[in-house]
Amino acid sequence: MEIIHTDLSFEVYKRLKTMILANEFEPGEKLVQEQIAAMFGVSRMPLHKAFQMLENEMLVENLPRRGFYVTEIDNAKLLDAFECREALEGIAARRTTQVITEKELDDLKSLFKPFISKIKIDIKKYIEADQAFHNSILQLSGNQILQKFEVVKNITSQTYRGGLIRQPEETLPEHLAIIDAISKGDAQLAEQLMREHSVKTQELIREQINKEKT
Amino acid sequence: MEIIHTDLSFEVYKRLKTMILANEFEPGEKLVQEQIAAMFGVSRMPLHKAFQMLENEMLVENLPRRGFYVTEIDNAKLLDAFECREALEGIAARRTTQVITEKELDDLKSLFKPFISKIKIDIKKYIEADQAFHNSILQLSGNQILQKFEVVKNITSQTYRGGLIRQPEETLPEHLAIIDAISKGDAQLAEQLMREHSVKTQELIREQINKEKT
DNA sequence: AATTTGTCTTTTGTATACAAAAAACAAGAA
DNA sequence: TTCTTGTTTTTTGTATACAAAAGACAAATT
Repeated sequence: MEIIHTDLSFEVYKRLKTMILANEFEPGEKLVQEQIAAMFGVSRMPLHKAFQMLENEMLVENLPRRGFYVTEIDNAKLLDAFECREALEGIAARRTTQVITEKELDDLKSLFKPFISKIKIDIKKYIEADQAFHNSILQLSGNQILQKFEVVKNITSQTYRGGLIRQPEETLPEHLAIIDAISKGDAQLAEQLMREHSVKTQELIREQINKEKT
Repeated sequence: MEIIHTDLSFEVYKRLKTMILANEFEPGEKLVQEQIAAMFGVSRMPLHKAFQMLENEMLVENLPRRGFYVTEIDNAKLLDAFECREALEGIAARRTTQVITEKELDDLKSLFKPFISKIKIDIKKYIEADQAFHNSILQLSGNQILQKFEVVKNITSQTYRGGLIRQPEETLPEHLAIIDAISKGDAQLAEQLMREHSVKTQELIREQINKEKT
């Protein structure tokens, strides 16, 4: 019965991360250390540590001697992150195919079961399943270094704010096809399908960006 | 004429990184904050910040309340890093092909010019060119997020310690083929060749690992 | 001799203080 | 009115102090 105790700095990090991802700060907003520290009732040391963790995840940026700012995500950075995600999720799918257990495969399959053959899909729940699916692939791959790329997830998750970029009618079959390739043990196909899945999202984002420009 | 001034913590980070990459600490060695701080004549705050930067790059690990340790890189982690590198350098090569200028292309080509048609290649210089090539592709791609993945470089560079895994006679033609694909503007081919280049290295590392096991 | 408990020392996490740099504001000059 | 200079205030970077936790060592128990 182990007692779990975390550092104060980690608690601060989690709180700030939640607030940032919930848009409680404006993009580009300056996070004044003294103010945030006073707000949380802590000294600047654990806060500074938390800021560094968030900086590592690209949720904040540090300008030396000028402070920390909430990261502004422009379209270029968003596309960069999706491009990286395409590559990394591709190899994650490939590796997962090679190492997955029966149990893990069943869990993966169950993620989208509630949505199959449904006339109307609950978008909120589908988003959860979508995220759980992508997170699972990364975890199941067992690649230790991949776990470092929280930054890619942070940036690409910004796109959920406006709801889904592509509708479940479009992405669900793709998810299922990826799972099918994994089920068949076809690592190359799993990688290819996972990447195509990401490429289509990128293309749609690019279209939306071009539309906003005109 | 801008005056460049960096924080003390950044200087500490650079020094420690150099020392770690030069093997001045043992893998798994504990880096006692009070001792290192005294050694550098600084207080623990900038040192702690430097440690966090190094932790982000996976050069050190932090066990909460127990201190920082030099990262031990086992074979699994090494292969994980190469796998990620394969994916990321693949898309970097693809993007670079799409955005590279004539000037940049010439610079890239000049990297390996000193080694073409040479009977005997200076290994030390070839390693430098090899590293410069891979770094250039990442930089030239312009992908902002890719610049965050110093961690992959840190871990895979460990393999240079025993000299080159694969000899120039083998890798030079591969490098040149990648540059040729970039020159021709064939992004898909550039990505494919770059990935195959990495896959071959991974396979050789796996063989060496299996040999050590017997 | 091996294990457990208690005590002391060292290290880490956090708070506070101080110095340096940046930002904001006011006053003076053009 | 705008720009420049000087002063004050605020913020950030770093050093120091203190508390909590971990590690090392010694003594007691089995």
